[in-house]
Amino acid sequence: MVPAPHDQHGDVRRLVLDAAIAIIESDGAESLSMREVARRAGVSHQAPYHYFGDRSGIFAAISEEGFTFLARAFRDVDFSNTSPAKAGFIAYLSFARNHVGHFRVMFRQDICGVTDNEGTATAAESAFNELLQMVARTIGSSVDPKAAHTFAFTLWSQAHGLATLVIDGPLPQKLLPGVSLDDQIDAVINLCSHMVALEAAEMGLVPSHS
Amino acid sequence: MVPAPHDQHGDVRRLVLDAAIAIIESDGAESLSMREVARRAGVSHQAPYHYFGDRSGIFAAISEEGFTFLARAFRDVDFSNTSPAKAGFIAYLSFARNHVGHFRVMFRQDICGVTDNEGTATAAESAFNELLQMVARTIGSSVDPKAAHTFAFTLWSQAHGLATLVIDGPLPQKLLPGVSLDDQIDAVINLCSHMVALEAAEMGLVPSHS
DNA sequence: TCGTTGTACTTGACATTGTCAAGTTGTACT
DNA sequence: AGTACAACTTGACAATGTCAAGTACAACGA
Repeated sequence: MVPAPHDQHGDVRRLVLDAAIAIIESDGAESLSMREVARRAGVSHQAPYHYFGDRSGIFAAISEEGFTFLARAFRDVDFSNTSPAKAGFIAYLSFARNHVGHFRVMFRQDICGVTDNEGTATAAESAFNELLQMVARTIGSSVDPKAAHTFAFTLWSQAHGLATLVIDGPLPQKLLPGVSLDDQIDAVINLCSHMVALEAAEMGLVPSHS
Repeated sequence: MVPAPHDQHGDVRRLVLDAAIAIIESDGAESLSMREVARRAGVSHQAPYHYFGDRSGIFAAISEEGFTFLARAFRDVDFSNTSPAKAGFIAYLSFARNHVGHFRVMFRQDICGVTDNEGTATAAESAFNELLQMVARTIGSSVDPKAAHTFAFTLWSQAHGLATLVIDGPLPQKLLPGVSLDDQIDAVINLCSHMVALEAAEMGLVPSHS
């Protein structure tokens, strides 16, 4: 094949990345093959290597982008209408469901070590910091960092568990008849948020209640 | 190679399965290669195919075993010392951490459809039923099934999210200095259990409290 | 005892994969 | 004009998943 004249000013990197994300979204991360990515991006089988080094490099890049998106999603949450916790759950779930390709990769350090890639690490760091800020909104910023961390891990676990069970897990197949997936997700989020609110209230940290 | 006389009465299937689990445990599911499995089990590269059909067949078998173990772990929980919810969290986490190889596969229907394999489906079903029983212990069995289901999904999400973040996720790298992973897991479990207890109490379903 | 059938494997072959090595093309700067 | 470098390319190779076709042995009916 003749080396194609740069598709719109050489954003081959972007083409490759999008092809990879699309494959992961439809077939899962395991079935991502470098050659298929190249084929879909319309480049030679070695072009992806030029930009990403190897297979795990492409995962790291997707992961980095995912954490960047997630941090922004957290930052852009509108807290005016709901509790911070509920808003956070909704943001996490909609991020996961709208960026399945990214989500499937971000939390898998078996295939792309967060530690390996510097950019990925800092992106993950900033997403985690946004999470901590959200926690501060929920339980106040005066509690000691240990408790805040535990609270953050807990919220994260709740949201993350729900998201993974929905996306890759068997949850959609365990629905009661007559209950849609969206309804069920909403119900779980409401219950989680309510439990968090009860906890925060008991900690005496909710101004509108004491 | 001469066809070896049956290693102790031909449990080659077991050898293959254990080799596969060991590989998944140490290197993750993606890096499981049928030929490496065969090599470790000391059989030809086609023997695994005889028992499991193909790569996803081996994942399905591991998944089935995992759900069977999980159901048993739920069934064997000792509820005498702690709340049902906390006991359940502890059981789930210790199952996940003690059977990483199984856990990494069970909830990934992208690599082994729970629906594809009949045995896997029924094993998963029975584990889910045990979970529902645990829910009944927590919030009583008189609430309507819809609410019970939502409660089950919520507990499952909490436990599952924590487990995945611990095993494959970046949680262990986000620990505060001076806090061990085990301590942090305990703290999250305690917080979750407490929140669940508050919720149950508010629902007016805890006898020892009203 | 002989043939058949079935299971539990085996070796052989092939297309596809990840990745190394070595071009080739164009652009930028000296 | 010459040099350097980025952005690709084609070519090769070992390893992989899987199909196809054996081979050994045990069980069973004639």
